[in-house]
Amino acid sequence: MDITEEAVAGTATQGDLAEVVVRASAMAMAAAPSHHRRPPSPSPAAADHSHIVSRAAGQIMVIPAACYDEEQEPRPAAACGDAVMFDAPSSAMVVNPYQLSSSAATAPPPHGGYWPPPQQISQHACYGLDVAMGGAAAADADGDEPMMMRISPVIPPPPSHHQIMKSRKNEVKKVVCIPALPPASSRPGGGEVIPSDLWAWRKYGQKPIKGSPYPRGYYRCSSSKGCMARKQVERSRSDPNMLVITYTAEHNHPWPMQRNVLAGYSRPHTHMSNCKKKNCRVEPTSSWPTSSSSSKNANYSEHNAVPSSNIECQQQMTNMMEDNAAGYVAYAIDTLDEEGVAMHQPINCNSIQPSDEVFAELEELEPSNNPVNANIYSRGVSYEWQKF
DNA sequence: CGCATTTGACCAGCGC
DNA sequence: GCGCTGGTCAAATGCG
Repeated sequence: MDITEEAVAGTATQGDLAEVVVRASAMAMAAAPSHHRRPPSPSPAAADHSHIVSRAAGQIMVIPAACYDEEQEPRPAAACGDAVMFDAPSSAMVVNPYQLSSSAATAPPPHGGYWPPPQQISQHACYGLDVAMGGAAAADADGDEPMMMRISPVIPPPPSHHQIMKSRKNEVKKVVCIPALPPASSRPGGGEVIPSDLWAWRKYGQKPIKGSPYPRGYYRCSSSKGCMARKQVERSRSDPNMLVITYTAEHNHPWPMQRNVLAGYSRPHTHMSNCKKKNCRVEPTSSWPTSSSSSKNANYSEHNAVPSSNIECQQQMTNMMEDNAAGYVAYAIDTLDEEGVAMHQPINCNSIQPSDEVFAELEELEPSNNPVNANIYSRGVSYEWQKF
């Protein structure tokens, strides 16, 4: 049984999603004809990406970015033989009114959700943060509204715990796979380093995942009270070099652009600019399975960076990011159009690059003494967007 | 003191 | 109904 069959036949639980995504991405990349591949470029705009989009309920389709031409003309997914479809455990949909040409592009933020201004959208989107909720709502009951315009349900008032649990099944998720530093076991302290996405995340839990040697960290947005945005961070069980971040729900507040907001959006970041302690970290960390599980020992010092024994791996990671721009974005939706084909066409966020100011902020917050982090935090990561 | 992470407990969904 | 699993809560603890 090859990977495709295995993935399709397997019942993808959420715990499997990470692996499915990684595998799918890898397969799609490998399957892409070489002439479709663009040469590595320091510019995110020229980076190669894989798009993982769903085509049917409960499935994820991986479409190499190469399946789209340079003008980003939508090409029927079926026309691309490189597409690989997998079972998907959850539904996901991404909407960005600012990048839609329809009248809805000027629509107000979805149900109290927040759409940042266009310039922020690029950064916002490229970091993979626009997540709409309500997979069930993703299907227009009347069928007279473009699916890509299905937007999030009301955020406030906060649902009860029961409601949260109940709606979890219908929750729309977005999965982003990014290269990660070597597994914690290879570093002293075992802390995880995940790239910043400029939102403030507070870790509220960590669970070992069945079948995975790596635990899953649970984060919620701490920028604003009542913000339902959450993310889950875990390493791919099959490729520890890949970090799988699953975003759930959406932010209901502006993107924290003010310096004072950024300065306080998480402790590790504040450490970065003035790190004097041995425990300073670059990002909220998780204590992946190591000999120690205490917070004291789980801390990982950015200043220690990666041990010299991992320099090779650093270089590998850097190369990987340069080649792939670290961007694999998975979307899934629950429903199909009339012909049973999910509508999707690419939105190229590369056309709206994050401003230099943003990068300046990032680089100031995330010193580039670590070349890997420098790439992750600033230029190295870019995502193209799928519009359904 | 405020805010962060850690971690065990708890709860709901799901499969058998 | 029971057990497993994933997701969340909240107390304990650490750090600036």
